[in-house]
Amino acid sequence: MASTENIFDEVYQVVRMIPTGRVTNYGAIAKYLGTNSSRMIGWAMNACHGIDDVPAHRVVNRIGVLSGKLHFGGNRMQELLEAEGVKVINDKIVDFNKLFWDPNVEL
DNA sequence: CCCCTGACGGGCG
DNA sequence: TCGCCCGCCAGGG
Repeated sequence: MASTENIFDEVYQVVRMIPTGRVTNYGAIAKYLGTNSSRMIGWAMNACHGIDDVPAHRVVNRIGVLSGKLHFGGNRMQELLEAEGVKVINDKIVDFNKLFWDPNVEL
């Protein structure tokens, strides 16, 4: 505890709170956790494989592009988002500014 | 111990 | 608005 694993848990905790059909970016989560390193968020997400409770497909980069879709395998990430009502065109979320969920504001 | 990489973001021209 | 560069934190070679 009180180690890097704490970061993973905090990231997963926030991601789990993302409402269905909503998305957020790495920077918002990083800021919410009190860090300036958005890379660490992506790094933590890389370790979320195997954890079904973490809807990592709802986490994209600042421009709404499914940057982590390659880690899901094929268009798995896009299908998961579309299944929730999120339209994705060319690996990019449509109306990202509207679907954006900021933990610093909503939480 | 040094260098590179990574599911990123923000600032500057 | 687009492109380039730097900063951030940790792990691996």
